[in-house]
Amino acid sequence: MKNKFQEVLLSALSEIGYPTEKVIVQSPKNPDHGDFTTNYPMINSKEIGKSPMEIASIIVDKINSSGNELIDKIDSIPPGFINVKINKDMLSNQLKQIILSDSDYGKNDTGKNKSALIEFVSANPTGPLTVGHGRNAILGDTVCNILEWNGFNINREYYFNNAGRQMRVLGESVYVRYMELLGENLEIPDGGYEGLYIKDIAKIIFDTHQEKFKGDSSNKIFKQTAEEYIFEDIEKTLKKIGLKFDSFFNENTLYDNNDIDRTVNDLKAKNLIYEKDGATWFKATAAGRDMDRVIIKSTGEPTYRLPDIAYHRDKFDRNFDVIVDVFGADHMDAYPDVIAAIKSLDYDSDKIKVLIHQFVTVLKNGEPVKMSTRKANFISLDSLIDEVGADVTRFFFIMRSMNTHLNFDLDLAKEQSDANPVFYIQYAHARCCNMLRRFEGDLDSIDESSLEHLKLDIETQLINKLLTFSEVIRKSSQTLEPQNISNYLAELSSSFHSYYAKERVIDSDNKILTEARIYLVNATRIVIRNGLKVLGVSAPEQM
RNA sequence: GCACCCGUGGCUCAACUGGAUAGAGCAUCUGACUACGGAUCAGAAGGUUGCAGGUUCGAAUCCUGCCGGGUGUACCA
Repeated sequence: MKNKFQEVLLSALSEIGYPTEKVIVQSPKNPDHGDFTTNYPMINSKEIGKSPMEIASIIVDKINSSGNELIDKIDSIPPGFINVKINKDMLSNQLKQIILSDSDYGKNDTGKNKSALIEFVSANPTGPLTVGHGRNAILGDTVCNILEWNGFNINREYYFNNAGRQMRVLGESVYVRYMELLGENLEIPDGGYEGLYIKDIAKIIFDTHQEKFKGDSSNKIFKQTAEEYIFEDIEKTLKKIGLKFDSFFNENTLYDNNDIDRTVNDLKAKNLIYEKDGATWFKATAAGRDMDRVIIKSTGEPTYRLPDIAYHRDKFDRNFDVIVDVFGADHMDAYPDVIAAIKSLDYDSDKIKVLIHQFVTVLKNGEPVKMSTRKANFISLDSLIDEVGADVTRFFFIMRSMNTHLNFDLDLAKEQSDANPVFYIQYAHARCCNMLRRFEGDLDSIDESSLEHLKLDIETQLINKLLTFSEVIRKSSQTLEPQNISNYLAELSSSFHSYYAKERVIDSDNKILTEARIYLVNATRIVIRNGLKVLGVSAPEQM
């Protein structure tokens, strides 16, 4: 609908001879300002060389004189807005699109034949996922859903490293617990892992092998068993929130297929590598960064930046059109170096979108809990899901902008769950379903001409809201900010609840009005359900 | 010190990416079901958007400088 008005506006502009580059049409938050509004006169005033109000009235006159059936009323308002009311019949007619498209309503094909790789979670298998990982996981997954609704082919990828120092320490920690089971008390190594799950892993090894590995602290069985056990645990948790990865990328493969060496050589060929103090440096300053970085230590071991560069290169070589990285704020400093390197290697770094989310501060008894996987004082994502449920968990993490430092009060989480907006939205959906159940006619045979009875302001506002859904989806594919969708759904639900309380829908004395309104309710149901689907939240028919 | 993020009613957060009277939810107060589910609705109260300048028709949003909080700033990942 907005597009249609935009077309009318554009053709009017070109007839007058005004520039058509800067045209913004918005849905005003204040319904008194009409169905759509544009600030065109103000932002183009300088270029045209006339006052905004002058421009506005010229445009309004032009559109009025062309007598378009789409427009009911168009006005110029100081300091230079143009407000439009759409013909109500045209508006209510659009509901048909929603009903017809049904579960596809809101989808578009801007990403058709394009593929996107989204890397997220990427936690190394050193322990269960924390609440912090949860934010990353749900943000990433929702971004995937959004892109899918915009027609992209999505690959969800989990990158991990099972070779580093952390993993070695993990294995050693398991060994200590294993020895404990054999009656020997050893010290947990410096920086070792203290979580209870380490004991579980040790128990598994003990149960199957008894004392076979006594004294054999470096045996790879400790690390390997731990990795398998932890990954199983992680996948179980991810499954609980409905998340499934398409691929797991092991950092090791970059070494096995020589991508690491190849990357160093190619950077060298670009004259971006030099040796200093026995280490190998990447000349990041040449790419606009403020300092050079070591990529191979004097010990011969690469720093994490090198495999990261090689990994991103691999992503490009797999020919994705869009590459999204979802990182916590701790990667703030690292990724620009990676992008600088990628750019230097002649890849189109604009394809990469990096989403940085701030950390989650967990409050327990009003005190922040300092989370550390090693120290095992983290709050696991798994226990959070068990406590508040998958829907609330998902919704909670995307309803806020990723830029906020999220405070998660554990004690409040449970209490608040009754007042959580997710229930508000789900209830609106359940309400729609309930009304459709109560409706005694046949949904499919509603005469669409009855829609012209939807004349109340509150109805056109609801219809307008429903029709902006596809636009919300489209826009979120650009911003990659899922909270736009949850905000939208909360607003839509509010409009609906309000309508419900004010107007009787099912009225046996007025069959035709009932049909029109039930049609509207059905459309509302579809939009809410689709919106929740994008967020990965269930849309119950009863609660 | 430097880089990035944040600062919005008592609390947790929005604000269509520069638009019109800064909006919700919790908490507080007042109302609303013998008709579609009260997990709801209608209303009240609560604000100098951290502070000070600047940019322009217009700023919570952009720029500069302070103040306060977070994260990072390794030949750790």
